[in-house]
Amino acid sequence: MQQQPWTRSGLRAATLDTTRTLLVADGYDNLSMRKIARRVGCSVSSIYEHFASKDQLVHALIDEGFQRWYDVVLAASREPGTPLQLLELHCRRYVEFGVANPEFYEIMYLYHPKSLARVPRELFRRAARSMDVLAELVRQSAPAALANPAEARIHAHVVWAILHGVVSTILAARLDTRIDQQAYVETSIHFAVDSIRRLEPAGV
Amino acid sequence: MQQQPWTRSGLRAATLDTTRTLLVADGYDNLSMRKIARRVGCSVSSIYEHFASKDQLVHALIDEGFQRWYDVVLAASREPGTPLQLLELHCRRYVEFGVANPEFYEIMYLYHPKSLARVPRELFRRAARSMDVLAELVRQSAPAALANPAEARIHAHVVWAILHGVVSTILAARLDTRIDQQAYVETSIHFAVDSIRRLEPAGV
Amino acid sequence: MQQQPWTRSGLRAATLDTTRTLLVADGYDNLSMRKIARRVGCSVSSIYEHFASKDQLVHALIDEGFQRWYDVVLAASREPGTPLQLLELHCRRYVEFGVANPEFYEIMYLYHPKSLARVPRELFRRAARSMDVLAELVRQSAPAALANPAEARIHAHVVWAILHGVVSTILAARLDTRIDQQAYVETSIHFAVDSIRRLEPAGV
Amino acid sequence: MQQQPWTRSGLRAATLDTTRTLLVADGYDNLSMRKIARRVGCSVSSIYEHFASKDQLVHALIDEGFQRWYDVVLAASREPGTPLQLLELHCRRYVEFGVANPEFYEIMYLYHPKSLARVPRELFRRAARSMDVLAELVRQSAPAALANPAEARIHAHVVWAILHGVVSTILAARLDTRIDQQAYVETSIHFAVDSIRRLEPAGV
DNA sequence: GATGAATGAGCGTTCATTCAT
DNA sequence: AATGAATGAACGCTCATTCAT
Repeated sequence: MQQQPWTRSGLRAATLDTTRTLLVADGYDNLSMRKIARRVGCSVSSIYEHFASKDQLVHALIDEGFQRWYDVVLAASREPGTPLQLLELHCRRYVEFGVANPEFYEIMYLYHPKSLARVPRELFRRAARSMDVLAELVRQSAPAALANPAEARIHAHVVWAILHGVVSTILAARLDTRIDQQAYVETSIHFAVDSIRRLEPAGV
Repeated sequence: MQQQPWTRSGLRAATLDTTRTLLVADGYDNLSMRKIARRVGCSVSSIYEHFASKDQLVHALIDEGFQRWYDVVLAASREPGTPLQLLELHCRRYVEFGVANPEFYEIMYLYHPKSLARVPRELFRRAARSMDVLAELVRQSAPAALANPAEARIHAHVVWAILHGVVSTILAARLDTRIDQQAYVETSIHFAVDSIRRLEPAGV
Repeated sequence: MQQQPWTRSGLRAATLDTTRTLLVADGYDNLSMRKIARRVGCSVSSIYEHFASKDQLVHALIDEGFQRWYDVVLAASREPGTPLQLLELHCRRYVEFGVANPEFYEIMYLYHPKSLARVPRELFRRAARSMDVLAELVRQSAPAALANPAEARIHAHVVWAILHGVVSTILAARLDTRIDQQAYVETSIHFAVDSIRRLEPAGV
Repeated sequence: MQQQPWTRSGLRAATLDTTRTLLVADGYDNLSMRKIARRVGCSVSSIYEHFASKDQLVHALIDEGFQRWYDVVLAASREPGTPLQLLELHCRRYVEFGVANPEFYEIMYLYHPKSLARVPRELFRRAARSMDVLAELVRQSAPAALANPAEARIHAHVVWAILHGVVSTILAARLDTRIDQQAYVETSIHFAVDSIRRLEPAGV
């Protein structure tokens, strides 16, 4: 059906690529090993050579997603700017990443816990790293107000809730069609950052 | 399996109840007519006596969800208070409703239209009513700043994004365990309401 | 759905009518009690008041078919004309009947014995009556040649084979589209009658 | 149920064989993948390994049937003899084939296109080949009378109607028990051939 | 005479997975 | 490293029929 475009077990990579494509096209529930194999152009069993199960395949994808996101996060955190500016950049990158990688976002953040088999602890640790960066940015943006680490964590999570709400609304195609998506995103980010910024004087 | 706990075709109600339960337990993707029937304690075909298809059964549930939520919305909107106070009440009720009714929330807001079978137009109209109430509350809370209806709509949706982010984070059990859920919810609502409040130049 | 257009259990007749319609529309295999009931506008159980089973319902229809065909046969046999002319008339009426009543023809002559439950002996006796008339016509058309009754029966059956072949080809929509149906029918009938006519001199 | 009598995926062949058997025994309408699998002694899904769907399985059978029949036709057309003798041979072989292969005959000629799933165009082309041979034989048997091709086609189809009527009467077990089947077949063939022979004015 | 509710068997089909080669 | 063949369980759904009312 298809020229095998991989060498030296690039089949593993090809499988991941195809799975990603199918995820965004059909959704997780309609993902099947057969479909993947057909699309990749190999037998189902061949996929099982590289991934012990469908779950493990998806976990590999989730892992890749969190890794990619962490790379974006790190890159953003190294840009020049005040903490508040970096926070804003982080927010913007988050929404961009989610909208640009719906297949990753879906399995990383949107799926029902019961659909995905128990995700290995290790995976979530990698997810937590990115969250820690956000928390640190929030803390730095309003140091006086957020002396209490617990409080800082909460504020970071609220920021994340906004971003997650925005991305998932867009991905689920639930955004009112009369609304301009870009304005919606910008306003949301402004809300988030401004809320943190305004924490400062209150602390004084 | 189970003593038939219904009379006079309370089977319809029993089916809806069981479906709700299974939705929370296993998620929409893992919902099956057979599972429902087994749990209800009747035959599969009996369920088809009351619902023409799995889709129709789920739609009935979605409909009930939006109806219940609209009832809550209406009740809240009739309480005494300034627009800002009502907005805050609305936000609080939203989160409460979502957390208390995960099964409704899941099919109402979490699923991608692709997964759910074509939802009848009428159902979405009912969903839109509740959103309209929120939009109106937002508009009233900052009338000077939100003279432009398009802008008001955006702000309403941003408020909704926050609430949706909060609820879905909680439901997906993705909330950092070190975080106090109640503080998280309160902080989010404060963020949301405060953002609208600060829009009003008159408030300065 | 439908104004009940029957009185005094004209429901029986309505059921038979509807079944006939559905047979021609969807074929025997797609005939279901539910569909019939829905179309008639009554409950499934109501039909079971009048027919003990689906088989019995179909048998009633078969019976009606054979009765109608016998009526046609009798009428034709009373027309004036030579035996050969009457034979030709019989042939023509047969094809007309089959083409005009595909639903009857289908269950009377076309269905696989295993599809229909054991058809009661009595039914077939009625079918045989019509065949007897044809046999008698054949015998009268070539009395000298067909002194042997067994031989006469065979010739009658061959005539019937031609007619049945013609009707079933037409009903199964298997007739080459380039062929004019009327010419096809006329030629066939001519074949059949002529074959019998030519038996005569050979017997001399 | 049964000792697996196949090796190296003779399962495909076994499935086709069993399907043929079941077609004779129960008819097309009562054919089910489950029945086939049970009879073959394998799982249902194993059959789906070899045939993408029930339709495709039946189509494979239809194809085989037309192919076999065409082989018979070709062989017959190469025998020595006058056109009329070849025509008679063709007729005899047709009836023999139909009676000897009821399962093929059923799906090839007895079912209404409505019942059978959309049969691929290619299949029907193969069916047409055999009909063309008959038409040509008819034309050659009475060249003077059948100068007009349209007329020749009609006569060929009438011959076919006779044969089809004979075969389907026998297969449907509708033949009067007092009738000798062989005499019935011979008489029919005589009718058919004689009708064509008599068309030739040169014969007078 | 008529109905609503219920059922068990069956349908075609898809799936993740295993295993011998 | 890769494959073809096989499987059992599950899916959504339809059916003829029964039975209490």
